[in-house]
Amino acid sequence: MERTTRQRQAIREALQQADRPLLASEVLEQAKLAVPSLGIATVYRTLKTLVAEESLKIVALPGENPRFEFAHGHHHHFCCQACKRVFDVHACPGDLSRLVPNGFSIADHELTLYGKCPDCA
Amino acid sequence: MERTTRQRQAIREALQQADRPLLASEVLEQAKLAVPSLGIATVYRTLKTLVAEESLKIVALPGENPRFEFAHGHHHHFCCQACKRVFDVHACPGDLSRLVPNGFSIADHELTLYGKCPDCA
DNA sequence: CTTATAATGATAATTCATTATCAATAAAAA
DNA sequence: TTTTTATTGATAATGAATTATCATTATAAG
Repeated sequence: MERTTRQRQAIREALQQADRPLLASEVLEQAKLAVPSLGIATVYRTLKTLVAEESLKIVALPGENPRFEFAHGHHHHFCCQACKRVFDVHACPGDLSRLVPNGFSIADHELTLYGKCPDCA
Repeated sequence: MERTTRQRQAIREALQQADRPLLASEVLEQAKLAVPSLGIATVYRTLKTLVAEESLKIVALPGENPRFEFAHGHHHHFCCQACKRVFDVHACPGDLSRLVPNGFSIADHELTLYGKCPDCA
């Protein structure tokens, strides 16, 4: 009912070694380095399973396809406007309740920073 | 080459009176109150024109269809987890350069707050 | 090793928002 | 009012990501 395959290992490792959220296409590209025959269907199947078991989180940036990363603590994202890669940002602006009018209660927030990454600066 | 129609007026007014970003479907729904025969094709056509002339801005929240609002100054958004409506937040956390490692430069940011709006609290 | 069957991969099918089509309608110039 | 043609609306078509299909392959139990 659940077998360990080279494909699944390659997909897991692609995500773990990236340490940034990856598009399905990026996962395919990376994992293909280990298993060249890998197909996109298997990538989607595996991502779906990992999301269902809550091992992966979906990072959905405005206007872009979903990215995937292994779940870890609260953090934000930096999107490089040049290379379009998305990096994790482990700092957080903290309490933002001061920003909203009375009557609104804040349960969570998402922050996306845009600019140039070190490689593209 | 450019005619004033009841449909376009209704679409503009729906967006102006909402004072929050609306989905294409919400624009249709609202504008239909003024012009019941209004079709979705006209909504998309008009939105496209208004975006092209930079009267409207697209608000793209993670994992959701684009919303539209008349362009105005830098601001953020609050998404009610209950009613799913999106509200404008006119305050801003300000400089966030302290959040990123050296080498990253921030040009812009987007912040989305999640919680309950006054109607749903 | 053999067997049962879960998993794979090529690709067809699906989904769904958005766009194109085109006959009918209506704005605004004459 | 009449005429010209931009606009509309019903709906067919499109596009792109994701999912289903199914014959083939390969894991791992026996």
